[in-house]
Amino acid sequence: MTPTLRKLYYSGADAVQWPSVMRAPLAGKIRTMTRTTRGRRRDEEQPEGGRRDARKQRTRRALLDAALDLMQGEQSFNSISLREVARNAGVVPTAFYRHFKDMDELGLALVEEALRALRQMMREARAAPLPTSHLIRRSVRTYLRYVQDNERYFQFVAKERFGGSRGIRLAIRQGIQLFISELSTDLARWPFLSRFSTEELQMFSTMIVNLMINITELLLDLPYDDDEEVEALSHLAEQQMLLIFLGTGQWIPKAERRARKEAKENSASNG
Amino acid sequence: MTPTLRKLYYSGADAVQWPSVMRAPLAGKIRTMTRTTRGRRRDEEQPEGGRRDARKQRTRRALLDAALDLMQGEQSFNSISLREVARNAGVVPTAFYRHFKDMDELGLALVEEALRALRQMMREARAAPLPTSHLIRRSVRTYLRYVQDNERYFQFVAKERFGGSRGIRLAIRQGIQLFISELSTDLARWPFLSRFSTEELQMFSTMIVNLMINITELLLDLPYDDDEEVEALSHLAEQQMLLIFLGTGQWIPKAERRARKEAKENSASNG
DNA sequence: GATTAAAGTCAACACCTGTACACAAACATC
DNA sequence: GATGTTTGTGTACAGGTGTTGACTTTAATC
Repeated sequence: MTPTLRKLYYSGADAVQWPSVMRAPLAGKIRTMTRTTRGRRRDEEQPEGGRRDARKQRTRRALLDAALDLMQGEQSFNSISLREVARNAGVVPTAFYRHFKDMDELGLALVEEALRALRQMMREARAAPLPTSHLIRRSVRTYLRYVQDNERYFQFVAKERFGGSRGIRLAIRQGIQLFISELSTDLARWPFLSRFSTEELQMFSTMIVNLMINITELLLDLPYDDDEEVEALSHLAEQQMLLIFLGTGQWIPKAERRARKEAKENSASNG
Repeated sequence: MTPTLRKLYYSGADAVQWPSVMRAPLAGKIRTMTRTTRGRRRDEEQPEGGRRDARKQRTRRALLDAALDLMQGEQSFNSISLREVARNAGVVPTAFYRHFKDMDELGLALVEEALRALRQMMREARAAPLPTSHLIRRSVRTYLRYVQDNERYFQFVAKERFGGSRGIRLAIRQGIQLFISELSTDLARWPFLSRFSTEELQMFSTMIVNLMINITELLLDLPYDDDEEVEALSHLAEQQMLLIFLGTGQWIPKAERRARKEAKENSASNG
């Protein structure tokens, strides 16, 4: 193991900003622009809605929650019915249409919520840089904790990432891609990785994110919150991430590789 | 980069047996024991069925194919109906019950078929060891080719890995686990990796398989078979796999790590 | 060739689905 | 306080769903 990397892992490096990932409650409230039909647009300085809006937001939330709850079991999103959602939200089916024109629209709203939560988590992590010891260990655990706390959303995303409609799949993929990009710019500030091109950093980030996604999905499928199992998963994730960092330590940047090759050819023709 | 690993990647190593993955048509025919009600069990030396069995197998296959076809679009498995499957198979709904008691049973049959195909692929790959040059490159491409050729099955597995019922999910996970184990015993014969414990090898295999699964799922979601895109995906997979191997090159086996630690402590107390 | 079992058809059932429409209540605005 | 809009309710319809039981056809078995 490279000494620098060993130090990084066992004793920490300073001011690294990635996946520290503070615990944060879900964003929750969504501000939906109330469409007033006759251009009588609501004044923007008004502090967001009277009792009517409140009511609307409440049942909108109830619908979203109902959908999430229904997906906790065996069902996938497009196997749950509009009526089921309405019933579970304590509302008559036709009321659904006051909020979403489609089940698909509700699905997209859920994706947006879930991704918004993730992004916020990232942002907070970036704002409050890390205690520097046991960096990977802490990051992984805090993240998994977060997953457990927002299980329903992650469950939804996991199920719909490939099972959902094209629109939903694209939205999720886009969100993940954004996640990767942000991680990649963070990694760029890392001394060990500064020599790599953005392309290469992007690849590293992709691997790390994929790794965490895999772990996340395993976590979600644990029968009950078995602390021992969670511990094992954390450990696995740490190991895998370490392996990737070890790999980057040995990775020769593309530019350098080309340079070496040319040097070799020159020495060959000259010697 | 370790010289040995560079050699491995660019010029190949001999007699390595993993993911060479020959192209093979899907197993297809399934031998379903015909249940004769009155203990009049069919003689086993009879060479597998007369015209009646043939007919039965044909419509059984039609049902399975119908289900696969229906899942090519937006639908997930538990959003397609028994009637839909029957209709698509050119059969009246009640005929379905002559073959499966449930949609769930049909689902499990599909999982089994898909995994059987994968296993066969592995077996063939092991039987005919590889041309040794450009090992990773060839392996990845042959595999992705295979995925494209059996797209429907992979599509199904990808969608149901987390979206499906508990039984289906478990079956898939079990299959993947088996895949990982086999890869891990293959890796053990690899000179560079022989020093690692089975646990560690298992972890490496897990990462490699997960990587390939990720790539597979990306491949399946390409809008049309765009060769350029496929090429890009192949390249990505190769890079990622190389990175992992580079990581293993730097990984210090657990046993050794402990030994070093003790040595250090001894020298500290003695000096 | 008669008998028997299997594979597939047909009609019917009770239920659930998405959506359209007319209506009642709650609230915001003038 | 009258007016108009929004949010939610009730009813209804046409169509899809899983499963039933009694039936025909087909092919194995004696």
